[in-house]
Amino acid sequence: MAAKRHTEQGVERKRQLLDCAAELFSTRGYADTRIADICAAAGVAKGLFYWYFENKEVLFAELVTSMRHRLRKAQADAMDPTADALTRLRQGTEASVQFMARHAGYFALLEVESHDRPVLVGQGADVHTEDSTRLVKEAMAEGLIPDGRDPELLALGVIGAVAHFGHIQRTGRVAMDIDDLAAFVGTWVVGALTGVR
Amino acid sequence: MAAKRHTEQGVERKRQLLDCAAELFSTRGYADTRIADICAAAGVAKGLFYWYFENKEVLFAELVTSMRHRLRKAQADAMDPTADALTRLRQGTEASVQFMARHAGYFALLEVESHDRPVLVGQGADVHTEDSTRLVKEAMAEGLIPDGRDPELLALGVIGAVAHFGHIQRTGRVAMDIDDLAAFVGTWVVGALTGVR
Amino acid sequence: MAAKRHTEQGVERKRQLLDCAAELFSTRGYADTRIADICAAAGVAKGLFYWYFENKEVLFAELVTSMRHRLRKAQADAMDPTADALTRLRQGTEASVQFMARHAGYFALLEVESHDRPVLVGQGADVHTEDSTRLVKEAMAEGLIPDGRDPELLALGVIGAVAHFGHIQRTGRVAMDIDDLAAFVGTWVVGALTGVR
Amino acid sequence: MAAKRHTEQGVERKRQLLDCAAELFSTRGYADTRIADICAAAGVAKGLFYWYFENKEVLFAELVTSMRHRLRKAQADAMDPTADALTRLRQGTEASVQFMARHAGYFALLEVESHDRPVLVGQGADVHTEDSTRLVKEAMAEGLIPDGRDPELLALGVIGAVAHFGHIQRTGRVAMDIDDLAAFVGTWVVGALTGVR
DNA sequence: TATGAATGAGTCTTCATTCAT
DNA sequence: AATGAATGAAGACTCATTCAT
Repeated sequence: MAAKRHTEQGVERKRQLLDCAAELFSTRGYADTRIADICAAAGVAKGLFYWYFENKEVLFAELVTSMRHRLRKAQADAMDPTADALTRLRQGTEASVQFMARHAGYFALLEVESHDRPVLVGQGADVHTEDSTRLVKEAMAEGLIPDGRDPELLALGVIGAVAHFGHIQRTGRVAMDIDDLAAFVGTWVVGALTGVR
Repeated sequence: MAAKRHTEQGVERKRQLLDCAAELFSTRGYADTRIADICAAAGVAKGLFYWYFENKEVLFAELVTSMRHRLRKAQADAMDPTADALTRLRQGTEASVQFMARHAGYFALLEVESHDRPVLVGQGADVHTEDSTRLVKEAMAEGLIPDGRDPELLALGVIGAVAHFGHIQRTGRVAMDIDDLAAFVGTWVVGALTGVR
Repeated sequence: MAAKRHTEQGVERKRQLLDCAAELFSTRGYADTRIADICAAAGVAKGLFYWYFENKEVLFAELVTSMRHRLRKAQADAMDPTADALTRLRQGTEASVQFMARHAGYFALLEVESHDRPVLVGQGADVHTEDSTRLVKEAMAEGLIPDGRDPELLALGVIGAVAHFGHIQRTGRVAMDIDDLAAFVGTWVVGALTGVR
Repeated sequence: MAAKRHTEQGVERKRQLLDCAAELFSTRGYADTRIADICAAAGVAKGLFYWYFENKEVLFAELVTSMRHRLRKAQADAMDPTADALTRLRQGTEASVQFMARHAGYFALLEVESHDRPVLVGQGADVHTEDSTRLVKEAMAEGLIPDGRDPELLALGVIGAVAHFGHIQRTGRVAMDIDDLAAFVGTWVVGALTGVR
């Protein structure tokens, strides 16, 4: 637990391992990525891995955590604090899609293994859900989203849509400019939130 | 390659292994399910597994395929052939959510492995995409969905939404009657498809 | 042990298994030939194997024995009883080479696994050695082969040469008419037996 | 592919495994030697085997190759460069018999597997054949071996004789001083090469 | 820090053999 | 006679993790 002190070079080496791991995890999945692979990719001996990480799981956790922080930051930065809630939802959504596209490797991670590691992956996700739920409620209060549906469920829908389209983009199943896709998803989400027939 | 000839008893035993595997896979994931576990669950010797399947992967493939067929059937059955395309999309969506709830185990499975085994899981998914894309196009032609967006991308969005809410339901993050959820998803999807602001 | 009574069809079936086994053994070796392979080649179910043979080893033994009998017969037939011993040695040698060429598959068997199954393979070989040793002694007595060398060792040399050239022929390392090869080996052996410098 | 870097200790350990394997292979045969046995004999854990070898087959190949080099060296050392070709053939033959006696274990090995793994065992053998063929041709040119027979076939005969008598010696079927046996084989081979009647 | 060596529990897979029908 | 099903002991191979240097 006690965060190790690393020299400058050590920090660099650790980052290197993290990056290689992210790349490999997102390419072949957690289970199919061996520690030996990670080390080989980083060009270091297998034993060194354990100098920087307690074990595989811990490395994975670090990866997930760091990515989540960055995503949240990206979302916050994209939202115009003076805009209405629905607009901010759309802005956050678009920012997320772009962020996911930009960090494709990192993001695949979230999808990967979310089943096997529910606590780890789930716990941070709650923060997201709360963020979004708050915005949905606000938008409802402002009358921008019709009442009657569960705000949390709607928020989950938003998050899911972002993740899904991010996945599609990542796996290359759609050849579309990233800005266009972001706009598309924004529209999709807003439509889903508002369009009750 | 040459499909083995199985007696009635053999077919039964195979089904049994398939079922046990599905149960275990969905409970603890593909990687954490040992062939020995599957056999133990079925109450047969380890070696017998290989009488019916080349290996774990092949068993998994059979599982995926069979499930896909059933889902498609459920969707088709739920659609009123005389209704308009958008309605049919909504019906198919609702039926899918319900089907997924009913076969939660099977679907958790798909989800878990969709990353590690993209080819396997993805290949048959195209059929679904095509089905939906066709309906979206029809609905566009009928003027029920505004023009201008890529029908296939919209179809992928529908499928994603179904999968995502199915996942939410499965993981118990929402305490809602399944019929209500299905209706919710139907509405969500229709909103997303039609509500362009 | 008690030889089973087989119907006419049964005898045929057994022969069939024997033949397939011989072919497979000589192609891929004893260890790499599975009972399942033999049955598949014969087009029967695996279980049937044990109706005809106690086990793999017994089948192998039957094969070896039958082949040895036939070889001995071929040698005897080739020898002119009125000829001198050296001539008969040459005749036997030539007949052996031809026999081995004709029954390539069977013969590979002898080489195969002679290490793992020394008793089985060795015991019959002694008969051969005795046959040949007798002839060598006779030839020595007749003054056709110089004295001074161990007759049994010479006999073993003859047998070895036959086996070796048979092997070469079988493995296709020499493109030569079989009669020519037989003559070559006959000459080779006679030279080795007589030519002391 | 990329040959692993080994420390001095590592090289030593590898050699140790190689030696243990050779011993076991020649005692009980390739198929009946388990990797676990090899490791047990070397007093190391099972897993370590795979640090040094990809698998059993590769270890075997290394064994074969190294042995072949040594044999060739022994032959070359035994030949008097000023002697005529036939003499050199005889010298090489005698050296081979002695070498094989000295490394009986290694050679039993070769023999056992020459059938199951013809490619592996056979491929390097060509070098030997070429060596001998060259000498035979030379001897023919010098008029020491009568013309008319295929030099390569004769060379193969020489090699076969050496192998065969080596085998006999190894299996203890002849109680003879090794020097005497070597001389015997030398004579046998020279007789076979020269004595055309 | 860094390396290469070493461990060993865990899994898959094979296959001769037996069984029920 | 014949089949397909079933068994289970082996054995190969993997890989996270630890160790000595």
